[in-house]
Amino acid sequence: MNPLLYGHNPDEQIVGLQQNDDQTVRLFIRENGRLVRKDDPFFPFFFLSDRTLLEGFVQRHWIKELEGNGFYRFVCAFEGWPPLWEAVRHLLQAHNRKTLTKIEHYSSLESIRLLTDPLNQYLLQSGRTLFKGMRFEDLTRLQLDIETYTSVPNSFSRAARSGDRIILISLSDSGGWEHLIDGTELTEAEMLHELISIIRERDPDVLEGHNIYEFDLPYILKRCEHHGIPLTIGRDGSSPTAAFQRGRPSGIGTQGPVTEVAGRHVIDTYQLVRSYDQSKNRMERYGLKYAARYFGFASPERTYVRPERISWHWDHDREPLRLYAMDDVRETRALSGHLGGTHFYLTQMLPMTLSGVLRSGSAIKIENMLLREYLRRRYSIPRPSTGLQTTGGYTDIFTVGVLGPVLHADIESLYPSIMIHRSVTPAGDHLGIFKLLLQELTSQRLSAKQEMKREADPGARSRIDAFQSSMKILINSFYGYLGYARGLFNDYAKADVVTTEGQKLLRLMIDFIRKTGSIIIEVDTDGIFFVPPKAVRGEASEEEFVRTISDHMPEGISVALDGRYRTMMSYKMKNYALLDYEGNLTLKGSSFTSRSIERFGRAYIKRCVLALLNQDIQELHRAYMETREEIQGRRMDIREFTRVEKLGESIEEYLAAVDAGTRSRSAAYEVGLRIDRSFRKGTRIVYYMSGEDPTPKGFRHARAMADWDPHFRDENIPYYLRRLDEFSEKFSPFFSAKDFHMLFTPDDLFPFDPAGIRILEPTHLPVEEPEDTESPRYTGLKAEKES
DNA sequence: AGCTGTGGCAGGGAGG
DNA sequence: CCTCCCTGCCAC
Repeated sequence: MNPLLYGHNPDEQIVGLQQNDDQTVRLFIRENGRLVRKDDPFFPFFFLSDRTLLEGFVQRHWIKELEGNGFYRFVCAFEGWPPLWEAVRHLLQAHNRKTLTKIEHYSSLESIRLLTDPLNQYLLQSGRTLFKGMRFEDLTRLQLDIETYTSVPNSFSRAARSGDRIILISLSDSGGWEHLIDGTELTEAEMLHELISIIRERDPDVLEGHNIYEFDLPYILKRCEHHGIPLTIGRDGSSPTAAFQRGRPSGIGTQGPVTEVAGRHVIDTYQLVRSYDQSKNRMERYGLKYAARYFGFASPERTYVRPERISWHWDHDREPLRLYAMDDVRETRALSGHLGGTHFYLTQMLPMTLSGVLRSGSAIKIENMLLREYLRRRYSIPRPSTGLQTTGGYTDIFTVGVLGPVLHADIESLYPSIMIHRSVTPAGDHLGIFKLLLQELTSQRLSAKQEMKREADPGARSRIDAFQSSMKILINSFYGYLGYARGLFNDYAKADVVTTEGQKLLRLMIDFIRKTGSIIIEVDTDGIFFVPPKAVRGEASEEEFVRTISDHMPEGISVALDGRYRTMMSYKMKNYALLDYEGNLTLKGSSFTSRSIERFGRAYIKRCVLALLNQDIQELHRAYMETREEIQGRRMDIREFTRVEKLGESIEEYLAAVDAGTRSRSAAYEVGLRIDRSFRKGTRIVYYMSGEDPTPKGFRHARAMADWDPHFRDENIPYYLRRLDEFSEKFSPFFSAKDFHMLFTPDDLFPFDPAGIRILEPTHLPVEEPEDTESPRYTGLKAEKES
């Protein structure tokens, strides 16, 4: 094991951590199947740029001057958190700041680098990592789900409402054990006591549940409070505590407090699912039932009970409810088993807890690895630089139309390859850790992939796959870290070096492919879609052709065949459709797949694209006519019309921006204001357009889906017909004006006749000469990034 | 307070 | 009508 990744003490299998007090941390270590406890001294610390700032401050603390010439040249260690906060207050005065309202604000002082999460800080300084040498299966994971009863018909159950209570608690664990605590024979207080004793007895390392952060644990906590029962499920017998949720401000994370249980890890599979989908954006919802079906875990015999029917079932027919509750935990177990592996294996090498790994982004992970090594070598660290990144990937489109056969060739691991082969490393990284890490992770990933090829056992294969894909996530984030404004080791100039080198390589590849007589369709960052020359047909020949391309690339850069397609529809940059040889359709780009397109629009576009790729003219017109009639006849479900938008700003920010005139009113926020004036950042708003104006002012005519009344339908038919025409407009580049009009206009006296309607030949767009590369092109005013 | 990057398209509001 | 500006979402 490389200490750079795994820290010291190679044999230690730590499965849990708990902060005892301000000065010690307790470790839970697996030794020959037994759980051993060990207490370790703990010194809270921060980095400081100038030690004179602490002069005159009398408290027992250690200031160590670090080697090197970075900005944070001192590390100050304290006997506990109170003296650390004392020192922070002292520094605050040195900066002439008086307000002490929010301690976290202090981390923004430029002279001090503060890390506020105690357990992660402990891992950073100790060089320890969790779960070392373990397999994901070695953890004991306990799944938990509660069903609750509401005294108010057709409403959600609330823990605080009298009469509402827990009626079932279903439990399972990763070993296959299953159990139901049934409220039929037990009072709620007895149920809670049984839950506590079961958790203590089975002593799981991980507590799992779907939406457990937002619902199950808070609800259980509330009910425990009500009965005066301490929820002593921590490994030290303590109750859960609230920690702060880390997440992106744009709202992938909820902002509420997260529950932490001493010595264990609490994992919300809802978060697992959401973070899985974040890079893919394939899922419609993140609910348990949908996710289970999406991943293929839902058993065909699974019992479904609609949430609003739970209380009815409890009163009249309990057996389905019991089955339903057990199916819930089984699906939760399947989800976490499937998605938890990558995070588990990352935790083995990062100085972070499992929930820390889950909650943080990849830049933080890279920074923590760098920090740990700098701390271990007693070397000072730089401060984030301010500046401007000016370049990104090269994107261009050369051909619009329907054509094939099409190949997609891409440069493998473009940015990591450039960073390794051209030794692009941040200027502040005097010790060269960035490159060492990148190389180590890359070589571990490659050997894992080799091992996977040899492995026959499916269980072992998926384990290795989880391991190598967690490496991939980290490796691909190294480039992003260079341009990360808050990164201690960021370097905008080097980020530009990576992207401009990437652009050069892509142009080199374009030139070569063009010279072979191929038709280049579109390129994006590291890949090219093209029609190969006539002589290249069939998979073997295509593979060979791509090998030739790869051979013509510089040392260390290799090109692979990423996909082969029967037909491609090229529409705009980053917007295209592919039909493979099995008949599978892939739609890419915000013009076709965006969530901001109503569901009926997405279905319509998909149907039309498929018809176009299959050259089915009649079907194109049929799709138009049928959709049109369904809208006009008010036969569509309201969900076909709703738009879901995520609110990126809080209510205060939005209103302030509107007042200041820097942003205009928008439908989603106005609907949000109407239904709930206290919406949080990241809230999803579901709304539709009402009225009869084909061009309504969205912010005035938008209505929340919750206000929809199926008996008095008021969806704006002229507006949605206009939307239909806007979607149809996407197909205009592929037809003559006359043909297009015939296709996407309702039949008049004469029936529609597909004969004579032709898909246009592809259009080859003029190749733009590269502009003067000496002077970088600025596309407007771009603010300098500051930490 | 919490946060990987740039590039491109769509849609809506505001103002000409 | 158009253009400008913005936000949201998507590709990589």
